[in-house]
Amino acid sequence: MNTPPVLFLMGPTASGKTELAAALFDAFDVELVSVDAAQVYRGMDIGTAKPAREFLRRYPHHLIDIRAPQETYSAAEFCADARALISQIHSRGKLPVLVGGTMFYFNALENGLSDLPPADPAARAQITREIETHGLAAMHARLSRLDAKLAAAIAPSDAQRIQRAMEIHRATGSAPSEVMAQSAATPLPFPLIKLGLFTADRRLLHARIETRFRRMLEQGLVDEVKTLAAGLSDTDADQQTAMRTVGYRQALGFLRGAFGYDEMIDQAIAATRQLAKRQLTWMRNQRNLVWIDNTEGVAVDGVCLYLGASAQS
RNA sequence: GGCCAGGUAGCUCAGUCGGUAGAGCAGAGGACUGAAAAUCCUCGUGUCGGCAGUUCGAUUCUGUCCCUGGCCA
Repeated sequence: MNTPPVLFLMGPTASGKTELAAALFDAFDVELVSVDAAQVYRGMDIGTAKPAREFLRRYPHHLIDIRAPQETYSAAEFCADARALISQIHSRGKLPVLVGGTMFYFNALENGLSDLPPADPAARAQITREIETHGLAAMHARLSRLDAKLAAAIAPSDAQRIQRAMEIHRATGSAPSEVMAQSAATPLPFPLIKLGLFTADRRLLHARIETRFRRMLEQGLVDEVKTLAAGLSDTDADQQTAMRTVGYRQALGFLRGAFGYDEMIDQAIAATRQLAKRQLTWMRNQRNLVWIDNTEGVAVDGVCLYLGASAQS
């Protein structure tokens, strides 16, 4: 009669999520599901801080290495995949632990997404061309005429959201906000336990980010990106999502001569800090998030005690 | 040691024909419905190198000292 729970384990990049997930795997009967938009890509290992192969053999994660770098993945695909996995894991009598740092995926999974048309590369290319000829302001003005409500919520400078709104309109023939209103999102029908890793002093996280990026360079990040770029056309590299990833984008810029080595390092570290900040903004908006300070390492015993207690009740 | 160019926000620099100053980057906060490690919004007081002089008033002009870089010895 009790609906089985789902555990969310979230945290900014470099906050120690993987270690805690492993500890939970050892302590409880769980399966791990990665919530990471970058680790879905095969061949993107060093720069995404993907756990090593041996580690993954011992601590298997669903939804890692499920896409080629030329391919796209999306929040909607993640929701479908994750919901299917949660059912399977529950049917095996285990606790699904969703661990990662892609907060938009967590949010989409918890609250659901409206039934909207998927991305359409041809439509996007067409809209991009129209923006290039007529300008972004004109496109935003056009959206205002089609959907005043949505246009008011999108900054006139936000090309990506304007494009998505126009894409929905082209596919449905209706105002996007109407389509959303008519297909209400369905929240995840399980009780959630939400753990959030953080460091009380942000400077510590910044230091960890810098150390980790320099270690990625030692491990051969630039070569990894060189190999990836060799397998992609320039169009792919510029337009597909994989190469927009923090670290990869800067390394690619370095390989193309856009800036020097030291500048790449500074930019990549800064981009990682900015990513962590955005992740923390999402986390502050979470309801019922249990914050776990990882300043001196995670108090794993305490977390297990807490989880044991909440499993009882 | 001499000459030249600099010393202005955490960094790179602009500027003030004398009325105490502003960009980019960094940083902080925020938004977020199929690209989300994406995309976008908001936020700028700092002995204008130190001291002295001129002036109603100096970051700005003058002198001097200190520091940095370059050239010459």
